[in-house]
Amino acid sequence: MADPTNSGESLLFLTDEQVRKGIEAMFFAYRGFTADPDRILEGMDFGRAHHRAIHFVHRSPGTTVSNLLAILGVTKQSLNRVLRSLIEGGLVEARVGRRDKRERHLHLTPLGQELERTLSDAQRARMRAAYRAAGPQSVAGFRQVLEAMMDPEMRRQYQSLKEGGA
Amino acid sequence: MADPTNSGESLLFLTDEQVRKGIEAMFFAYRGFTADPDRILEGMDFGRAHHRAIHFVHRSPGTTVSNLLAILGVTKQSLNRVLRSLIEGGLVEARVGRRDKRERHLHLTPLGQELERTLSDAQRARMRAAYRAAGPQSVAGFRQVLEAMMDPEMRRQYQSLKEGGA
DNA sequence: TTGGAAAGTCAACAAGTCTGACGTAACTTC
DNA sequence: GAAGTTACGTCAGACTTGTTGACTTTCCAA
Repeated sequence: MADPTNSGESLLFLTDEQVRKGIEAMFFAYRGFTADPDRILEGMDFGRAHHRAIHFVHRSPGTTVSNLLAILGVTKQSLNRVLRSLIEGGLVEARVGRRDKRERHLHLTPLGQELERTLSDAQRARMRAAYRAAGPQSVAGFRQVLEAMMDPEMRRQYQSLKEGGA
Repeated sequence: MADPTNSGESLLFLTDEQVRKGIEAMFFAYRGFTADPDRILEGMDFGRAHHRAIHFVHRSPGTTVSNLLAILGVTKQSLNRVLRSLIEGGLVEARVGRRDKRERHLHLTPLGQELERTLSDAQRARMRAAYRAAGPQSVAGFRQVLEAMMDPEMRRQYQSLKEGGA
């Protein structure tokens, strides 16, 4: 049998146990991934759902509610509650569309931008530290595996954000 | 400015935007990661929490409730409800400890093993496909970044499982 | 032997998600 | 301009998962 710690050697020798370790790595890493923003948000009236909304509104200013719905993959009832509290809290502004008045275009207020900054600084710091610890070669592999793991529909969403942000 | 798509070149040139893409990759990939088991579980009386419990009981047969608690990072009351329904459903067996009668040692029943197999087959298939698509070099990088992203405590948990499973 | 700590259980509550149904305004098509 | 569709909001009810608080049983050590 191949050395299980040597998982990069050959795909033909990827045992179930090795794949399982990848699964567990995802589980534990995701906990770390969300830990810092969760800590920051707790105490405020907001949670992880609010963080996600803030993130993608920041990422795509002026995006509509439906578009956000597609990205986040939740129901509109669920998103609506989140959005409402963000608007009431003065973090997000919803502007009625000029071309299509049914649409609401979402923007972060200065206050919202400040919170976004705080949250993403924390999350980026961890991600950056992980990149640094793992080394430059690992970063590309990391992204490639994650991308291959997405559902096609999500990959589309991800990639369209990708280009927009560069 | 460096080419943003060339993220492996030098850590010094990792822009906030590039790190942000890594964050979004985690978000979308985790959705894919949990999609298959969620789909399988839906309709049964179980959810993602049950999947996690089943996974780690399979991984460490005979583990105690407290140990599972530490791995899953939830309160014992929360885990207890999950465990109770798994036991009532005949998927998990809790044996009173021989040395310490306060402890419950957890095992999967044949039925539990069957479900575990179904769930992890689906999840492994996706992970394996992602590995294959990304290539052997990527796999090592993937694992290294994830590992570096964990909280130290979780990394300990992860690593002790790692050795045990080899 | 007694008192504290640890392991686990029961009960009640909160957060976040979902489905389903309905309402309204605005756009589109005929 | 009437009819149908789209975008968004809201109410109601349920489920999953998480929480805190109070409790029992068991172990261990002073």
